[in-house]
Amino acid sequence: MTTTVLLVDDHPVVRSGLRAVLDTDTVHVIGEAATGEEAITLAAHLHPDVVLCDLRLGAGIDGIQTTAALRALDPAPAVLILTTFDRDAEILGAIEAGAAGYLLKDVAPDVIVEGIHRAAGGDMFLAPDLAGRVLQGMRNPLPRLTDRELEVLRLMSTGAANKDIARNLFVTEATVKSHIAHIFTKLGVDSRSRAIHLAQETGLI
Amino acid sequence: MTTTVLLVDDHPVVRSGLRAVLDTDTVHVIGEAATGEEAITLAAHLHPDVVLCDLRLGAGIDGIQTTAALRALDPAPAVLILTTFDRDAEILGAIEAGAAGYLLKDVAPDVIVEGIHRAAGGDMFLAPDLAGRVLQGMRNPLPRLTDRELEVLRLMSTGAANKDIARNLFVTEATVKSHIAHIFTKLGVDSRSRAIHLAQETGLI
DNA sequence: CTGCATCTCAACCTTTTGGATGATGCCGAC
DNA sequence: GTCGGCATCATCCAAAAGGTTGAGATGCAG
Repeated sequence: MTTTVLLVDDHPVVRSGLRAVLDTDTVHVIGEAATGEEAITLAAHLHPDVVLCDLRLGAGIDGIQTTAALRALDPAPAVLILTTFDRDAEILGAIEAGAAGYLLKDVAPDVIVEGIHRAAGGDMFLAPDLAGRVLQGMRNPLPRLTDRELEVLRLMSTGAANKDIARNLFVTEATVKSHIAHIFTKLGVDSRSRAIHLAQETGLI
Repeated sequence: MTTTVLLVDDHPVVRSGLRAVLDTDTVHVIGEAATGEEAITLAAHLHPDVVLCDLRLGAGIDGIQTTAALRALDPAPAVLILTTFDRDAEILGAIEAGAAGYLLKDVAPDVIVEGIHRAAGGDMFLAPDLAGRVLQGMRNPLPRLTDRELEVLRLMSTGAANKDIARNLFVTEATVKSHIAHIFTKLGVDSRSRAIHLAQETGLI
């Protein structure tokens, strides 16, 4: 029995590659989308068994939002994330959004095929080298930053000084320092550069 | 007349996609390599007209080093960089290393084909949206950091404090501060976070 | 030989950052 | 209605970072 697949990637070349590699007797590519929005429309019409989705989709909604929207369809396709990046927050985010699996783009084609079948069958499928990291990440979850704190963290990561951040958010420097103190405690660091580094490593920003 | 091409990319899927998209009556893909080392060996034997090369090649040498090595061959193939990233320092670096062009992976397939023919003909070929940036970058060249300064900058960007950097490099904190002061003047910034941000944006690190 | 760049270090001073503690007002959950 | 989380602000203090100046050692290129 063949599994129907919808490809979602903003790079035409990658879509062609996936189509060439996947379209076999057990997998049938029934559509391609370049954006998340397009993917949702197409999935609603084509009812693929599996959607193979990149996380980075250029402009527009990202892969995680796309995943959530796809999973809200009826019938909902299984969503398999295929991406170049392996940042913790994104993997966890994708899984929270209902993804059935997460693969890195440097895997061999047959691993992707296997993942597609597993996902179609209702299984979870994580690239082996990611599985451990994900469990680790679930045991040591990144502390939840509030929206405001994230905003401050993002400004901080552009090199803004407390004064700049304060001006930008229309608050006093004291407030900024208060937010930053909270961020540091939650992240377990004691300097802005470490916070920035950690946030970038884990995909927090 | 058909142009012969060697593909270099660490992702099997992308190689398949490129092959599917490029292999036409005017372009003939005569080989694929997953690493820079492999690319150099293959190019030396196959004598392709053009090498289409990703910048990020996983482990091993990167695209810029590969380009330099390829251009040292006799006969030297034209090297066309095809990558996802558009960081200034890398574009300039690739061109310095002798690349005939620089394309972003999200372009349409026929642009790639056009680029290949132009490169084979000895032309330079830059994605239109990059051309302006490159000229800009040549007019405002990033100041040259010394090796030591780069080393300090890299450590700084991991969140290391001056003390940590000093320990790591076996020098005193005074020396580190001296290097950092130089880095700041050269980059035109006045805080480590701004330096880090700038360095990351321009691909300096 | 003599600049020139680089790396190294030091002392001095100012500004920024970070830590501790606490207060206020708001809102939503129980 | 009260409790807890959040955002706001404040003060005080200590540590880190940044700016300035200068200086010794090295090594290379003209």
